[in-house]
Amino acid sequence: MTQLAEARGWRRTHYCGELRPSDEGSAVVLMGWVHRRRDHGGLIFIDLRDRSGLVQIVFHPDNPGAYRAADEARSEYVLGVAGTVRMRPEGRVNPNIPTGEVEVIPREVKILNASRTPPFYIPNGSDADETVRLKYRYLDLRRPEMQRNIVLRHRIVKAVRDFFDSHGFYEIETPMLIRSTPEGARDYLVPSRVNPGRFYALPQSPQLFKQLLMVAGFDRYMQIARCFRDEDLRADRQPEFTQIDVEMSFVEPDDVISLAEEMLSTVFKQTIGAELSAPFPRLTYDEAMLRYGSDKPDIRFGMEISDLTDIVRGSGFRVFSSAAASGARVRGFAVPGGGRLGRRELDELSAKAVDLGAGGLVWLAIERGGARSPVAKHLSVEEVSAISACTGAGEGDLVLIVAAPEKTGAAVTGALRLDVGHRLGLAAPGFHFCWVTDFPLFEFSEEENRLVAVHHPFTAPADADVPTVLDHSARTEDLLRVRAKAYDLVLNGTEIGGGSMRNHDRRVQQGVLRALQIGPEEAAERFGFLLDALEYGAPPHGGIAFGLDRLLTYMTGSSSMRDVIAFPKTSSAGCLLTGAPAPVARAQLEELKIRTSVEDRDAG
RNA sequence: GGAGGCGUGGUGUAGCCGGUCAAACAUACAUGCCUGUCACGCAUGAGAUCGCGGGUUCGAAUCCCGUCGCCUCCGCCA
Repeated sequence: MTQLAEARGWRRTHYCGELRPSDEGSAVVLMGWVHRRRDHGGLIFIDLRDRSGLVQIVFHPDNPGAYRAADEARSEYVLGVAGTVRMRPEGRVNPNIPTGEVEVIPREVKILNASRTPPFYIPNGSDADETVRLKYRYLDLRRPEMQRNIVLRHRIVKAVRDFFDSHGFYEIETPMLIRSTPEGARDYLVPSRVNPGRFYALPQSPQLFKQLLMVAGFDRYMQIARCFRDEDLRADRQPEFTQIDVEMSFVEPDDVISLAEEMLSTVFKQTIGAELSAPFPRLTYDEAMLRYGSDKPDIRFGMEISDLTDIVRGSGFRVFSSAAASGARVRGFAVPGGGRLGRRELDELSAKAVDLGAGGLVWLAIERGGARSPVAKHLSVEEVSAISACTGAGEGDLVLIVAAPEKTGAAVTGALRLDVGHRLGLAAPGFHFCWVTDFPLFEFSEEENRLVAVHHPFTAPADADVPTVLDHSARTEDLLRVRAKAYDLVLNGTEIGGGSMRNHDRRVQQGVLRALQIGPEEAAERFGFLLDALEYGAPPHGGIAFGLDRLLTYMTGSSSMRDVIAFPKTSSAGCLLTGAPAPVARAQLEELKIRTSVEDRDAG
C-alpha cells in the first residue's frame, strides 16, 4: 500500500520542461506526473511531466529511498522530486525533447498521489475513442497536444483583449438570463422560480445589449461572450460557443472591416507567428454566389464558376437551350487535370448533383480539338470551344456543367466545386480569408411564407435602399432586392465572423420589422426596449462577431472543434463527463411549477 | 425530422458471405530478469460470453428487427 506523502514544506522551484544545460548543478524541486517509466532493474528512468513538458529523472539504487519510490510509482502517479540537475553523460542526450541534454538526480522523492491505471495511455491518448476521451476529459486534457490547444486558446483570447484594449474598447459583460429573442435559432430556456410560468432565455448572442451599450455612449465595446443556440449540432457547431463580440459607434462598414483585419493580423502574428495578407479580398454576395456558388467561398483553389447560359442559348442540346429559354441558368467550371477522373467518380458527382436538386450533371473532358462527353454529339464545335474558353479549360481538363434555376444551380455547382476540390486535394495551404459583402437584407421563407432577415432584424439596409424599406407599399420583390450593410468573414470556406451596421433610426427599424411582418404590438412586446432606446439619441453604430471556437480550430490545425474546447458537448448536446443533461428531482420541478410531458422515470 | 458509418479484453483494431472462434494482434496492465534507457528490451501471466433487447437457426460476434451511445452529412443554425 502506497504511503502517500504531503508536499508540505516543499516548494516547487521549476517546471519540468524548462530545465536546460544552464541549470546544471541547480538544486530543484519538481512536481509532476509519471509520464513514462523505464525500469532497467537497478536503474529506473521516469519521465516526469507537468504542463511545461517532460524531464528525465534517473533513480539509482545508491539512494534507496528515492529508488523505492520510483520502483513503486506507476503511470500517472503524482510525484514530488527534490534533486539536482546535471548534464547527461556523453552519448546519452535525447535530441527529441527540449530537456534532452539534462536529467535530474533525485535526493528525495515523495509520492503525492497514486493513480489507477488510466482508461487510456496518456502518452498516445489520441488513439482512444472520443467517447472515452470525453468521459475522462480530465485525463484527455493532460495530453500535451490538448494542453497546447487550451493554452493557445488562452494566449489568443489574451491577445484579442489586449488588441481591443489598446484600441479603446471596453470589455463589458452582458446578462446570461435574458428575454427570449425574436427570430433566429431556438433558445435555451431557463424557468424562473420567482415568476412561475415565466422563462429566461440564454443569449444566442449579446446583440441587443451591445446595441444598448452604444446608445449608452460607451462608443467601443467588446466581449468574449458565451452564446447558446438550441439547434442540431455539426462538426463545427457546439450548443454553447464563444464569440469575440464587437460593437462601435459612428462607423461605416469599412471601419469595422479594417479593424477586424488589423485585429486578426495582430493576433495571428503574436500567437502562432502567421503573417496574414490584409486587406483580405472582398466579394459581394452576388459575386460569391455566381463565382463560387456559395456565400462562404473557399478561395483556396480556383475552379471559379462561369455562367454559360448565353453560350448555349441556341444550342442543339435541348437540356441547355430549354433551360436558357425558361429563365434557368447553365453554369459550369473547369477542373484542372480533371480529365483523369474515372467513370465512377463522375457517376458519384452526378449523383450528388441530382441529390442537391439538379436534373443531372453534364461533363466534358476537353481533348485536342474537341471534347469527350456523353452529350458531345449534341454540342457544336463552336459551343465546346466557347465553353472551354469561358471556363478556362484546356486539354486534359474537365468541365462540369449544371442547368438549373438560379438558386439551385449556384448551390449545386458550389457543392460540386468543393467536392472536386477536396477530392483532388487542390486546397492551397495556409489561411485564406475573404469578405462577403452586400448581402440581401431579406430572403423569402417558404416555410413561414414571409420575408425573414438574412442577418438579423436589426441590420441596416444600404443607404440607397432605405426608401424601399420606408415605403409602406413596397412589394415583396422590391424588398428582396434590398441590400444590407452586412459583411461576413470567411476563412478557408468556413464562416468565422459576421456583422453589420444596425438601424439607429427608429423609422427604418420599424420599416424592417414591417417588412418582416412583425407587427407593432409584437415588436413592442418582444423588444420594445430597443425601439424605445432608438428614440433617445441612438448613435449610428455597427459591429461584428467572430466565432472563436471555429477560428481556433483553424489556428491549432485541429480536425475537430471539440479539441479546442476544454469541456465540449457531443453531437447530441450531451456532456459525457458529467452526464448533462440529466433528469432533476421532482421537487425541483414542483418548485418551478413545471410539469413535463415525457415520462420522468429517472426523476427522484 | 431524415440519411449513412461505427460499437469485440483497459485502449486501438482483426474476425463479421453462420459451425475448428469459450475469439486473434498491438498496446496498456501484473510478475520476474535486466545499471543508460528515452515508444527500453526479454520472458511469463491475467484480462472480452463480442453495446443492449428480441428474432431466425440444430448452432449467432457473424444474418434480421428494435433500441441506446458516439461520429459525419441533409434539414435546421436571424
